[in-house]
Amino acid sequence: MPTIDEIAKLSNVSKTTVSRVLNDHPYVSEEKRKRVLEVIEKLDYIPNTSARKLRSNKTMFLAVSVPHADHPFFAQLMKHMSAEALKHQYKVIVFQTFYQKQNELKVLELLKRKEVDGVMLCSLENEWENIKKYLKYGPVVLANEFHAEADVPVICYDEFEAGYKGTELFIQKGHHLMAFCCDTIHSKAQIMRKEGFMKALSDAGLHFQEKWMFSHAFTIHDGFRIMDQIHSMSEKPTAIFTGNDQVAAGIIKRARYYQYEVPEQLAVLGYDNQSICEVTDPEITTIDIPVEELAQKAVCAMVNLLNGKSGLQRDVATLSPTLKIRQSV
Amino acid sequence: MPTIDEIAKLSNVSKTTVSRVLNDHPYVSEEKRKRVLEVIEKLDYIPNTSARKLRSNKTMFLAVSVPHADHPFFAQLMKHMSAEALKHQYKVIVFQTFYQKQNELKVLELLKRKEVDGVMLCSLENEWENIKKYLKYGPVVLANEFHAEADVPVICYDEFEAGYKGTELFIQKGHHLMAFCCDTIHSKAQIMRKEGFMKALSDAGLHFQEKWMFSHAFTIHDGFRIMDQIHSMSEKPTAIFTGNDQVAAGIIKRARYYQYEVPEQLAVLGYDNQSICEVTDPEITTIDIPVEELAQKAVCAMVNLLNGKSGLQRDVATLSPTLKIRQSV
DNA sequence: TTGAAAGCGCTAACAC
DNA sequence: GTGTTAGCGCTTTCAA
Repeated sequence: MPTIDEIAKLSNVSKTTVSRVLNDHPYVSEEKRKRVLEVIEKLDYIPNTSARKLRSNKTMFLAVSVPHADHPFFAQLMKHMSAEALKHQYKVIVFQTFYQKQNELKVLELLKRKEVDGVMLCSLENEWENIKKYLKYGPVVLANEFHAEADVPVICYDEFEAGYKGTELFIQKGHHLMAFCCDTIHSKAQIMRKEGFMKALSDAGLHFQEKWMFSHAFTIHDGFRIMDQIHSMSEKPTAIFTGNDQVAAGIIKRARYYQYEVPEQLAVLGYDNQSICEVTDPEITTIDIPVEELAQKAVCAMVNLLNGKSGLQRDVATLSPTLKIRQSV
Repeated sequence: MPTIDEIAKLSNVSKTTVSRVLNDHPYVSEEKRKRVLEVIEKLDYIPNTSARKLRSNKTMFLAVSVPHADHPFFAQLMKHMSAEALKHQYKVIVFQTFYQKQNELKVLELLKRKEVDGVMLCSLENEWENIKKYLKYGPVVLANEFHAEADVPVICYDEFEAGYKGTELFIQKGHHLMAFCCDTIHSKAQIMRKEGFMKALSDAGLHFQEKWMFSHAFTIHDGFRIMDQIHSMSEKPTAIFTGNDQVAAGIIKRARYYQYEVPEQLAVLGYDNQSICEVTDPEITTIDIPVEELAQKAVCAMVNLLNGKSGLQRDVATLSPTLKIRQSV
């Protein structure tokens, strides 16, 4: 591979001049510029990125951490973040936490090592206290997940509203025995969603039974498991807020297997509005959330931080979820 | 951020010694090693990765190109590749082609710029001729996709066998009017799959009708579209090889809507064995492919190439698909 | 408008 | 065992 020195030598100029041409700086005579460009073309020269990075102290890389890259919601988030980042010349590194605290800290280590310019956390495994320590090494943005004290940009959904709206729909349809699923119990986003759920219940004079709280609900198989549990209960809920379309699909499938009428005997509300909602029978009524917008806002917040257009400080952007009515509620 | 110089100064040694400690080289007295480690600990020092990269001419990054990061199959592939790469100290950069030739070339440019050490192509948009030009800049591995002339490691499924086995199953069940879906027509993997399909037909003395060939089949919505087309035909197939579980799910859903009995009037075979197969009604009979094994083999092939344990040459590893019988065939 | 030279932070010959 | 020194390839003062 040719270096800038060779280009300089062959075009009879200094490497400063070559660098100027490369970076579109002014003050290069047309003649030299042309000569340099010709040599570059001829030698098929491309500047070495590692050298540029060392020199500029910028990597143009962003790390994105998600629990699993193949969970439909996170896969979608990755897709849009990666595409948006590229528009701003940033490349995205996937990091999976697999729900392990320690893996999340490894992502943050990348910041310290200057392997990436910023980190976007799409889930949260550690106490904020432990994450905070890394803020001095570079910007962090919270996307999808929420935290009450995080002194960084937070781009999230109005989980309270989602919880409230969904539950309201159940109530409208005459339900008053409601179950609730969450993925990880310590997620602040989940907690707010549950608060919305609880508020809707209490506003309607209903109250919640703790035995109908199901955790670790991520996948279709979790949906199967939860429905098995419900089926074995002596007192059963008639509506379930799943927090995730995969779980909803699993519950519906298994409920039909057990001969439940859905939504009459068991109403099931999804979350995310993934395309799977359209293939189950009945189709899944769900909560549509603006994933693409979330991804774009999060990346833009990060880019602004990196360009010094904004300082690292708390800044919560809340996106609105909307109900998508189909058949399962 | 402290640099190696500061560590050297504060521990009263040369930076060479610090570097030796950092890289676990021998020939450092226990006493100095201890002193250096203490200073490192105290200053919370971490070596700057950009500098190391420039010096070593290695980035420890791998680029993975997929059409879309949120297609379930590719998301799964990403997940496993990323996890496997990490075991070997490599980080993965996601690159989406969105089925554009030019985006695929951008991934290969990364190799030229020394932004990544290797590129793993999981789909193929360009003629091999155009990709070949980049091989001189670094190793390329083909995973999931196949190419007859590619002079690089190719890790793929036996698509011919998958096509043959699936079609054989249809025939066993008494079908002789068969349709076939593919995603992109120019994919060699798809072509081999179709060859297996055709061979099974001809071995049974059947023959294929071109009007039952459907292309651009990726998603649930494509499944809807294809089923609409089938429904509007005067002569209809009784079995369809979809090449993808999402498409199968869409077809089944829409077929039920049109009151077809599945599999009696229309047998539907999926591909990939994703969890969506278990929530449709009927459940999807599909072809199970070893995604995780594919991902691991591909990454290992790449790592061997990078470690000089093997040279860049044609080396085809073919993994076997197996039928997963459920209800839709 | 141009170029010489310094230096980003690190590793590895080489000499002692 | 240890340190001096020369770069890796680039950008950016600074002086001309």
